[in-house]
Amino acid sequence: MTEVRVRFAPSPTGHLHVGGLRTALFNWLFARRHGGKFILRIEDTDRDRSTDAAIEAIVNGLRWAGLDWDEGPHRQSERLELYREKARELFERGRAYWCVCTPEELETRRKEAQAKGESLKYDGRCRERGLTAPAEPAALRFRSPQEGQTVVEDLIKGTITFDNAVLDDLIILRSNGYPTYNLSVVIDDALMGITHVIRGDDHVNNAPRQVPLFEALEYPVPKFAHLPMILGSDKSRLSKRHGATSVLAYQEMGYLPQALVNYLVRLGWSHGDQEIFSIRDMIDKFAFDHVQSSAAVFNPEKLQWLNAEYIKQGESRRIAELLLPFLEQQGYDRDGLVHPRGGIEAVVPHLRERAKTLVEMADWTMPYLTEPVAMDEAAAGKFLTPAIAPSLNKFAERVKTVEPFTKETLDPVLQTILEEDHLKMGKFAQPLRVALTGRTFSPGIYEVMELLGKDLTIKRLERALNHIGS
RNA sequence: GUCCCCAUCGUCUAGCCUGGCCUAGGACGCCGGCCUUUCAAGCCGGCAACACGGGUUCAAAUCCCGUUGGGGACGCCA
Repeated sequence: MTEVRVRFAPSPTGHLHVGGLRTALFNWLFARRHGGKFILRIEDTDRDRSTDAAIEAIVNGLRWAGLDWDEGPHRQSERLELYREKARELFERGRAYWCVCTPEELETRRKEAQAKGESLKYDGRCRERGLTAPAEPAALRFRSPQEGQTVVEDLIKGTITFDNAVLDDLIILRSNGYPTYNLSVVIDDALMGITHVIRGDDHVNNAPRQVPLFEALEYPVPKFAHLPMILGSDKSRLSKRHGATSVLAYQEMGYLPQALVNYLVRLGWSHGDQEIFSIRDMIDKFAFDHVQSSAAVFNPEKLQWLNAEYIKQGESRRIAELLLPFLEQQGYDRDGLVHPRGGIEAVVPHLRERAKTLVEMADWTMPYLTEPVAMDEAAAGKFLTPAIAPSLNKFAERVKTVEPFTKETLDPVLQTILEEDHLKMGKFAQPLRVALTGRTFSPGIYEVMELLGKDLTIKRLERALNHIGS
């Protein structure tokens, strides 16, 4: 059996979006599953729209997601001579012809056809003109077969049959000398030894156009697998108006790469009822027979749930590392003012159960890492009242002698105050919480105090008392 | 308009190929309860789907045909 070779071939015209990442992921999984090669190829034959920044964004996005490639990135713009040579070959063999219709003329004719409700395909008026060396700007068109059928055996959708009569004579070389997608993709897939073309559903109609090109060039035809589209909530193609579509945006919103990857792999693929997959799991279990053939709606809530799961399950140390940039973004200074007992890592276990994203988690972590802490005035108004001040004050005083400063030693002190002042835990814990963290929600109150340590606990209690007094 | 693809809870899906085990399972979300020092988490429970119509068959979510609906493509973009 020959080695599996697949590729992800994005055009560098913008950021890497979730649909692209999923295509890359499925290719990568298939390669890893079969011990094959995953190749990254940049399809930048449109020199007007391709940018280096976009290439960098794609590369960074894939790296962030943990997808590594075995070859590339190859850039088609560096292989232009190759495509021109092959195009020339097709012309010499009568499989291609020069077309002098201008883009404007073509556009006009398309509009007319549309208005009349006719087929939009090229009318073939240059097909039999036999132009050999046109003086005016000319594009080279592939002479597509017009009779019979082209059958594509798709690994996901099964047999797809097309009447060749609907095939366009597609342009393979632009009048500026640059190849078009359909030519370069066929040549590269063949020369790079691609065995399986795994790409989005939006390419199914390209398959019957490319198959004859493979054949005309005397290349073996690869196998095809067309992945279902990812749709927005209104079932139209996923776009910006449905919310974030770029991988970078999810990174910035505090999603773990593993969570996004896990979400994406389940969008169109399943393995029984399993929802959570380690990378190892995905590689071991991935197969096309359980790839869905219908489109899927992107569901941000489920992604968020998965993200929370990964935050909960992740190693504290790793979560702390991932969290750091988000903390810094919120003003935390590494050499900062407060050193929590045990560092960020010590705080992580107490917040990981609650956080849905790293952004949220960073925000909740701040009270343990910075001083002074921001006070939520609404919370202060509600809980830091003159009525509770005496109890708070009593607690602040008594806590000064507590040693060591742990739940076990703090609990009796607090319980005694509850008894003396006829308070329920709930009535006292909330004001205490607001005093210590500046907000109404936090980990358990004893955990909060342990995290802060005695000095900071007292300092914040005193500040809260001042706040009430003023 | 033409061509291609698709169709199970709101969403992701299992089941479909190899009809009966399906009074259709799981997950997210939603609703309710429990737990509780807050917010979460967790646990328990609930709502909720085989698009429609014909066939085939003793039997259809599963096979066939049609209808409807949705998506995609129709570029000197990829």
